[in-house]
Amino acid sequence: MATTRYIKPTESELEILQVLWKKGLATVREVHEDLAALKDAGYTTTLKLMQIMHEKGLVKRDDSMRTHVYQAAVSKEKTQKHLLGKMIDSLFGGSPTQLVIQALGEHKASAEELEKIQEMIDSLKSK
Amino acid sequence: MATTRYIKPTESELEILQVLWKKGLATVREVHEDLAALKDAGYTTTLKLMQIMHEKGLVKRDDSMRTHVYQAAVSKEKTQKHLLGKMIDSLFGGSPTQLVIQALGEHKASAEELEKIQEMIDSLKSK
DNA sequence: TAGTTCGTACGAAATAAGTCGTATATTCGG
DNA sequence: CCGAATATACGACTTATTTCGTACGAACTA
Repeated sequence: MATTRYIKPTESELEILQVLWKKGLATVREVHEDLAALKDAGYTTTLKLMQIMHEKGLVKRDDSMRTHVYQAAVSKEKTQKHLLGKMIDSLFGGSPTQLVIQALGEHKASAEELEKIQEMIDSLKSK
Repeated sequence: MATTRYIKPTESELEILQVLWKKGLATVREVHEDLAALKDAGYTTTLKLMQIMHEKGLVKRDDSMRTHVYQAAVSKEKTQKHLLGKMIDSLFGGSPTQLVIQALGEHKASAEELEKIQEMIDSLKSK
């Protein structure tokens, strides 16, 4: 079985993945327009990045039309899991709890959100 | 008041900061030995990195002796906060809650740790 | 004191990431 | 059909990061 090793997306690639995760399917133009809200890079820059992502296997594309249609080839959850794990190791001494506490302390969550987390904890405790 | 803008440490710089946060004070040699457990780079590589970090203001050093003594110039907490914020934005659509839920789901925490988080939530709720 | 070891400084090569110009092909509007 | 708009491909340039060789002085040792 071929072992597909994890490819860490770069900063810019992550921005593009965000858009693709949101849209599902998208053309370069669509991704680019979306990105324009954040940063201002030329169209061909976005195009190039997406081509490279394709080579790396980060995105899939349908190039049967003149205008290619892209979609993410890596799942949001897997990617979050990987990068989170990396951060926990490299910055929180391997303790997810420390990270959670920092996150809750520094970035305020709404009452409903706290409720969700509460439920999560309750369910973990009961195990 | 001089506004010192945040300097994002690179991957390698983070490894060095880890060591400095742990040791408090350390020479290049000491940092290098510690790092050797993780990766194998030459001594001068570590030296160079630490010199660059000094220029950037990421570390302070006492160079009154022949062998310079370094220490971190940025706090672990501030650094965690910044990088966490960045990750929340770039990977969790700006929702710290999503990050917390992922973190709790994927990386198991002990009962005591859950308790700590519980307290954190209670205190946030009461506000 | 001569040679080896250990320290900093620093230039420069090797990679990686991001940016964009330009070539060229396809499609669309009139 | 013709020109404008829109698409991909791709090479080249820039900047950031990492790596290391080499120079050279200080300190230690036989």
